[in-house]
Amino acid sequence: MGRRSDHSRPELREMIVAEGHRQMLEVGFARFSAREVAKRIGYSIGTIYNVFGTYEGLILAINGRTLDLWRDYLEARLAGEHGDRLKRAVDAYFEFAVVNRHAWAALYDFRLPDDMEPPESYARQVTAIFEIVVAELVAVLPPERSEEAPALARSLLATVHGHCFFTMNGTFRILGETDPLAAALARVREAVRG
Amino acid sequence: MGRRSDHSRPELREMIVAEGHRQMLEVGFARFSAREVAKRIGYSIGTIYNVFGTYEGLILAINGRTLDLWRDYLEARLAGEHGDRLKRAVDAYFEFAVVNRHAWAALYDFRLPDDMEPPESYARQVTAIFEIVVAELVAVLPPERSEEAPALARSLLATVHGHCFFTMNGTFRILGETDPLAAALARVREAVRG
DNA sequence: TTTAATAATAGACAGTGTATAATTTGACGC
DNA sequence: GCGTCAAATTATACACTGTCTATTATTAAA
Repeated sequence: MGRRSDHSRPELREMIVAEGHRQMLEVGFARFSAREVAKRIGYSIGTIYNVFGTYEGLILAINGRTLDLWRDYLEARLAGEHGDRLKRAVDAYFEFAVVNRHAWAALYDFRLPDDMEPPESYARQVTAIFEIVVAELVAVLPPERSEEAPALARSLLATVHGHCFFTMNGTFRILGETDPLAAALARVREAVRG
Repeated sequence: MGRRSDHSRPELREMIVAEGHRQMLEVGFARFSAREVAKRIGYSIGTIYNVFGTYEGLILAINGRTLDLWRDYLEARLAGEHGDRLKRAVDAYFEFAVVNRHAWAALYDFRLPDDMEPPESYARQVTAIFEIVVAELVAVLPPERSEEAPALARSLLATVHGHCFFTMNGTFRILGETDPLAAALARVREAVRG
């Protein structure tokens, strides 16, 4: 039908990502379908292909949206907390994964082909979450250990992620872990203690 | 063509899992195809469906094979090591993931539908790896902390997994981590120190 | 009003997992 | 050896998928 006057390109892109993210939340990565996204916003599959080029491009955009929401969620949950901010951060990490189960899982279910690397925008979105953790660690570490913060943030993100992942994918249920949040927090505290 | 005299049911199952695992190693979960497995062993797709019931059943069998090989690898790498066995264990965890990149990733790329749970055989295969870690921790913890070993093993498996996962999926490259193995080992040592 | 460029689509292609009906095969009793 | 019966295997159809190209519809510019 050609150009629709009320949908300039950036707005169309936004429509697709919004609907795609909604569908990722509902059905998850394995059952996600670009065609279904197109159908729901009243466009044909070809349009999505025109805008994002490939399936990978679409998924990266949707996962990027999830990362943005995650960062926002972490910031919101930390705002105004003056007590145990590290605990609050770990809690928020888990909470987001639980509430956004499928979209969160899609961040890790999707892997780029071996020869591709993620666009710079995606790297920035990951880094934004990382920076939040760095800031929290700087606030809690003694000044003479400030330069440890970035390396520690990377390691503790991985640590908390591992606990969250095993919670979400059922590994901890198999192994009989009943309080993964406490376990993750214990590892965080040890590392900060040094 | 009917029954083939040289392929009783268990042997056919083994053929399919072996070829499926080979293909998982080569192309990974996203490009894995049950039809291609059937073609390569000279059977039709229907046969695979008859033996495994569903796609999920086939993938679970293949991932179970990967878990068995992982356990064997860990045991082999620990055998005869009388020095720093914890370091050796963490090394072996990473090594297996690197060498069996795609098959290892498939363990986590694949998620059962929300309403299904893994068969007991799969749970046992996961537990077998867990038990290796428990034994190593018991050996290194003071006797009065022995009963901590299972909980600590769960948490440290998650910790090492998180570091390994971020290494394999590119997150650590984005964040500039250059020695994830050392970071993982540092977390392990802190936790053992208590 | 014609022209050029852009936006969007329709349709084809080669795949996929799933499912069922039909066929081939092997083993057993006679 | 022959016919029977059940098990093993396949052929085929279905409704999907992501990808891609040629075509059409629409808008803006000349």
